[in-house]
Amino acid sequence: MPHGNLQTLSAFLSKPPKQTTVLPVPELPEVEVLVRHLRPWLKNKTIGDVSVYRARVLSPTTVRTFKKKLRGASFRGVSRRGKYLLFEIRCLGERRTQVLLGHLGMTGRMYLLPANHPLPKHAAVVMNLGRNKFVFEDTRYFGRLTFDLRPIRRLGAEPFDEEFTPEKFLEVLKHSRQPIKVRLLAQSIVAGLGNIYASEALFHAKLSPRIPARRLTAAQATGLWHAIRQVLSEAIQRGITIPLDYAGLGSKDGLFYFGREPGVIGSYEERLCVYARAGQPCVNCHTAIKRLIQVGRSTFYCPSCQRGNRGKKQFDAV
DNA sequence: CACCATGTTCCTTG
DNA sequence: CCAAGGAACATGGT
Repeated sequence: MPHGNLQTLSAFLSKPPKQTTVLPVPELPEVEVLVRHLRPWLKNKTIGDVSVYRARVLSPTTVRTFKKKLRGASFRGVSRRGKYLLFEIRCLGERRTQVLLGHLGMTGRMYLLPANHPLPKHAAVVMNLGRNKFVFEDTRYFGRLTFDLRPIRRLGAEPFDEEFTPEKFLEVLKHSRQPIKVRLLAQSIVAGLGNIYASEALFHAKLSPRIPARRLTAAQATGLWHAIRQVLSEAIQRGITIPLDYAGLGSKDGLFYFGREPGVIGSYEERLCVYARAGQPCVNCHTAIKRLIQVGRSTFYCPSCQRGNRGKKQFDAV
């Protein structure tokens, strides 16, 4: 494909791509893997003292209510909805369980530490579980740990839900003229895609991120539906094969930290086809990957592989 | 020092 | 009323 190579070459000559490090911002797969790790560790554990270092992450729940509900409570289960973690809690002296909602924001981490281990700089909430403590750390404090469940009511379909069919997907896409990438990020059609997997899914579906959602054909919607599930399930599959590791200790003594991979296997960046690859050759056609800004967010795509509707307007004329 | 990145909510504008 | 766009949030990296 000489045409593609020429483009790649000129792209490199005009502006060498600056390599941005991909931060492990948690999206659905990362949350899913975290939930699977946490579940056995938290199950049936009883909470002792609770420390809140950053009240903002509980909002609108107050520190007072938060502590009152959690002290003496026990974990019954952990699950996920979109990028949210759902901790099923049984409060002291109560028969019914309650849901504590967690969200990692962009920099949130949840893990266990030995009771006497020093806390990280940005520990937001810590629950004492006896010999261990459950830590919610969040550098930017955009995350949440709250009893306010309203956010999950606004979420769109769960990508692996049986109810989420290509037909349903097409139907909801019809309601918007916003670019498809923007709709995927909004969580209201499909829950769990973030900036990375939204770009990746569109690449695998060979769709321009700029196509208005309602202009996707049934075939295109079905292709995207498959791509979304494929991209997410591959990431989950990969995540669960990574051994637990606590950053800084590198041991597997029951502590863990998710988001960092041991160097042995291909890195986080290496498995992504377009995300943060502006200027690099497309894995299919070797055309330089482009970056565009949509609603203030970066979108990465191959201008050659990812086009608009055939016979209609080209959204990415080369 | 100024600016960028990120996910979500809130506010404004059309 | 809704759709769409932009600011705000907090911090660290360039």
